[in-house]
Amino acid sequence: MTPSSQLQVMLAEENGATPSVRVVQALSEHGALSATQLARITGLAKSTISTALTSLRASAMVIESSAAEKDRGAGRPATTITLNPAAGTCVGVLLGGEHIQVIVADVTHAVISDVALPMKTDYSPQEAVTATSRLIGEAYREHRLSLQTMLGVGIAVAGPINPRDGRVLRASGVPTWSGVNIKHEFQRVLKCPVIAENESNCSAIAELMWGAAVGRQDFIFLTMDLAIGGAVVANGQLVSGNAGAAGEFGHICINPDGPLCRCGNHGCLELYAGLKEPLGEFSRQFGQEVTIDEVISLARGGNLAAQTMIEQVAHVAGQGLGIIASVVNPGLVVVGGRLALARELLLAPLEASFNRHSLVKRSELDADARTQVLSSAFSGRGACLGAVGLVLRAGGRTG
Amino acid sequence: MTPSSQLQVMLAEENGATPSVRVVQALSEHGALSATQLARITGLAKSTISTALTSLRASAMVIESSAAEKDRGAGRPATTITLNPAAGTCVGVLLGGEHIQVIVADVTHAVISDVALPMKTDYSPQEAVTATSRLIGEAYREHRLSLQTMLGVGIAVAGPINPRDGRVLRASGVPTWSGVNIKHEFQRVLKCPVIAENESNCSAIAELMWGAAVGRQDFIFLTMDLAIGGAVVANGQLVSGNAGAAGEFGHICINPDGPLCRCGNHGCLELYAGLKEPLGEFSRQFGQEVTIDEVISLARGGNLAAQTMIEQVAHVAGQGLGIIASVVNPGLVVVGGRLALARELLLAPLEASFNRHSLVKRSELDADARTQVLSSAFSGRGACLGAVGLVLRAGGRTG
DNA sequence: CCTAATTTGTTCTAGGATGAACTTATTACC
DNA sequence: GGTAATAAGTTCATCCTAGAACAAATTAGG
Repeated sequence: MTPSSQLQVMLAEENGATPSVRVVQALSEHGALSATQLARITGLAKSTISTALTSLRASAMVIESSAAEKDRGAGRPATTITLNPAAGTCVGVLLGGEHIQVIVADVTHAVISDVALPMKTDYSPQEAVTATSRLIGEAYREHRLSLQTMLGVGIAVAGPINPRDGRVLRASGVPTWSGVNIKHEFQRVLKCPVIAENESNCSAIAELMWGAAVGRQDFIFLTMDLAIGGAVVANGQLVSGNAGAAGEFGHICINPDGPLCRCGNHGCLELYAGLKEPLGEFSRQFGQEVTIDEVISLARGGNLAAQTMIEQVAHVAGQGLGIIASVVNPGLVVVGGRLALARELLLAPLEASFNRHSLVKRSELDADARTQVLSSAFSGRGACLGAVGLVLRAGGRTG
Repeated sequence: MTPSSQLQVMLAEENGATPSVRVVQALSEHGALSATQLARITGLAKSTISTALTSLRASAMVIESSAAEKDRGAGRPATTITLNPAAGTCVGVLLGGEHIQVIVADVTHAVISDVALPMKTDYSPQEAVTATSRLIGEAYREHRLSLQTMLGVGIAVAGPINPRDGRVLRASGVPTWSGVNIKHEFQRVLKCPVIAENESNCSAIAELMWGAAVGRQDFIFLTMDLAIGGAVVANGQLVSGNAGAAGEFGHICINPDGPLCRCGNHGCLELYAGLKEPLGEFSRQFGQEVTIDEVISLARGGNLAAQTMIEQVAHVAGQGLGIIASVVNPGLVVVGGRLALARELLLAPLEASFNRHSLVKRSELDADARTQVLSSAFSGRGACLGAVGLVLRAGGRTG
């Protein structure tokens, strides 16, 4: 059996919890591991790992890594195993508001190609399928890869997806997309396994697999950008909610008498913690259009107005985190979105405000019961990498 | 093997997912079932159920029920199986603010004894152990039960419990309890398996096993009483959070400039949706101390002030639900606490307000994507019944 | 009244996972 | 340098579960 066909079989399986799949997942998440480490991580018996590895070795899915580690301590040295980069390629697609991004990666999630195509606003699902298909074809041709190696395509979608039927929520922002089953639409043209998931959930998966949340069971992802969004992971699983609308942190109401939000309610968190308004205001005062990255640079350079702007959104976001923590009490908050690139400039005031608005104060908690706040490990392409992760994790919700 | 020893073995097992345990759980949750129904519910194969049942029958854990059902349709009639009420007894304990409640039930969760003992406020853990031990002893003696049949004791605790070490959160209301490991303290004296869990989580477990949330994977429990609390169930599992402080809905901040709450923050939901303040105010105007039950009766009888009071807390609680739904988007909200006894008087305005404060409006959703709101199925003793449920579910977090 | 259809429940076998025992490879120490 | 200690990885008997075939008990219909 060829490596790619083996993973394709694994992807196709209903029950994604076979030892081989779990070994592949663990390797994908941790890079290089020994058989013993694999046993500890997956919770399977050494013997089970052993048999799984012989089969995976036989089909060239994994290889023995040459990484000779520093062996401190006695005992037989471990042979490290890694995924075989030649085992196949995964595609991650981000259907953004005004562009489509396509990442091609090998099974070790090393990025082979990362391209983006600007789209006109409110592009239709049909246009998205065509554009994506073209981008994927071009990427494979440019890097002389065979489409035969493509194991699957993960798609990150801006709006909520109903976890039961896989369709975009009727009430999601863009009417042309409402009710569309992304998986079906893309699968028809791409002719390979497709997994669609909410954009923020993809970001969370990227953090969970390779980022700031590796090994964590309970954390939230918070997007801070022009808009505010997020995702919730509890007990090691994504919380999608009943209609796929969990993690919509931007639309937490923090002021019932506040201004009207695009969602139809009043005083949503996004209106105060999203950068759309403040950035517009800043641009007007500055005399020219300013991007988020530029604001961060200005703040770093000592510009008081820029610093104040970041501090203000951090303050409100911290209030939001306090509210979220009262509901799910996460052990970790990973902050993503373009504003996360401000690092400490954002995190310091954010954490301070979060602590002020927390039910249980940091000082009253044991170290391991405190909620950590970290920046995303990825700069801007977390969601699309997460879409790649969907393929590797596969067997999640494939409805 | 005697039935009780068998369940005790099952309780002691690390992995609580053996077919026998799952059959017992399913029977506990559904009452009487046929082997085929058990296979469907547990997801196990018919053959597995068959072998599990022969073993459970041999040890008298289950019996064949005489309930001859209406057989519509062809085919061999099913023999219904139920748990054997003589298989053992379970104890549920509620450590309340001013009383301790003890329920003794058989494995079918039929209540044999339900007693309560008033305690002075701020009673110590030691006093609690002594009182509980006495109450249990008395209950067993009174009903001529042998303590040998006692399979385990579940304990519902008012404050958050750290899921990692099982200790009461340092920052929980009462200082005498902070840091205490309830499981250990009680186990030392009671000499049988003890499982401790947060009170609201117990209520949620009761709803999940036998109440309004049977078969649900994603729901929240909302306590409406003098105080506001709750619990979160996502992907079929309780969400305890990092420090056990998930589901603290009462301390969601809905007004940063609001009055000081006992938790140290400002403008918590509890200050507006809890009945403590409004009830005191009502009592003053009414000229005498009024209980929650009396307010409900008055409202039913047409008393406008009582009705207004319920509508007002319902309005704010609906706002809180909107916030919670933005975070976890539950498929169901079960409302408990003494105010839940007002049923439609509370639910109608609560649902209306919830819908008004929801990101996604009911009308925009397919029927199955809407969030239902229901009253608790238990009148006031849900938490203590849930503690009984802890014993039956056992194998959850026994840390 | 007999046969086909239907559904329940049991038996048997094959495939997987586990834990114990064993082999292999290295360090530590006398 | 040799032996003990330590840790990694493999092999094998055992146990568990799923799926298929089979046996059992009932209804529908000619």
